[in-house]
Amino acid sequence: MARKSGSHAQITGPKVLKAAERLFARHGFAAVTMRQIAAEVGVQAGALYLYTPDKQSLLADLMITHLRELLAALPPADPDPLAALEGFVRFHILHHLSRRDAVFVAYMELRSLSPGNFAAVEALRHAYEDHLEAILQRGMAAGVFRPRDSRLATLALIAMLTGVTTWYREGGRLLPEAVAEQYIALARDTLGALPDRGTS
Amino acid sequence: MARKSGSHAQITGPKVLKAAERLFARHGFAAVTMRQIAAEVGVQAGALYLYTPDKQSLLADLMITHLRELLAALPPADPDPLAALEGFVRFHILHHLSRRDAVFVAYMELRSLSPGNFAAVEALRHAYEDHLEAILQRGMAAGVFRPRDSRLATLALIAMLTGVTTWYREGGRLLPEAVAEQYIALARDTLGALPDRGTS
DNA sequence: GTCTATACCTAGATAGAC
DNA sequence: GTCTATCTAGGTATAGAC
Repeated sequence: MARKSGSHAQITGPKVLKAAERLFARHGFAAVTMRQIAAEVGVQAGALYLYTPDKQSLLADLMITHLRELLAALPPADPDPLAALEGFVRFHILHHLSRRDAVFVAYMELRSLSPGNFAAVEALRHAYEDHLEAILQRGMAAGVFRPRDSRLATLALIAMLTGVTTWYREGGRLLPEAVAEQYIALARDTLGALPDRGTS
Repeated sequence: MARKSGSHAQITGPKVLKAAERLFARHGFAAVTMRQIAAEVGVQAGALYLYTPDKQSLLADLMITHLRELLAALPPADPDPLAALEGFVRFHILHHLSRRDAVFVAYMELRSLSPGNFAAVEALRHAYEDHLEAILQRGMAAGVFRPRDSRLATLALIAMLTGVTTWYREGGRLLPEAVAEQYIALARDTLGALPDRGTS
């Protein structure tokens, strides 16, 4: 049989990435085959190689693109540490709930990256963590947050927030914005934020 | 050539599980081959099937055994909510630092489980979460912890604590017991624990 | 109890027709 | 740009010698 229809380069390329993201998130990079991705896109396996040199590049592209977008979408930190924390937490939660597949892949498939790609991804993750740590350090210096090991607190907070992806289900009892509010209250207390004791 | 030496069933069995745990933690279940496991143990691939019916059972055995041990080792909850929280956090951190490979596999390879094995593992994880949630609920009822959505707070805390596995390196600046103390302080504050404001 | 040998299958990736 | 067909490598799991 000839090809199903004409040329679709402009449309097929993004579809390949989307399909790979979905499948990698659900089954893991190593467990997904190029044929599965192709089936999801609606082409034959060989055709995928028009859009990626190999499977590894597909993964690296997904992760690096996602992390770049994450960094670019990060809201500028408010001068007020409490407001900055709130802005960061809301952003993190809403982003993680709206881009679940990409987030999941970015966290779970670090070990599937080649060394070179791993280094690139780690640098981007590091930049993201540094953004939050700077907020924490300013808050601690200002006496708004309880003095702490800022690195450990940063990593603890990010782990706490990212955990939302493991339990949140669409259509559950909480809307994303409500989830964000809950995590904002938790984060504020975790840092021992000073004003508003008991009102959050 | 004949076999290298005599019979080693008693020793080879555990070695297979240990090797699988190590390799699954480092590379992921799907990425690890039976030949790799066999090489790590020092036997040929075929010999593994004396100790496991298949690769999937190897994974399920590792996860279920680990989670059973985790539950069995859980310290009984102190009647005092703050002491109970402290005991839980210390236990969780020290356990997660001392059994890193098993913990990592248990968290990362849920999606590699067959449906039946997944259900068994989920039940065990659920029991563990329930243990912490009960502590939180008692503390909230007693007015020691700030009123919260106890389920969300439970999952947030566990995510925060479990995150230690992503950054802790042996030989780093903090000993495990010091890490546990830091997380105890964070957990106490996350729950808005009432006494001792400012002294932790 | 472990080995060697191998059956059988599916993987990633490429070549050439259309 | 996509297909079909195919190469080569390596996967899980089994059979039978020792």
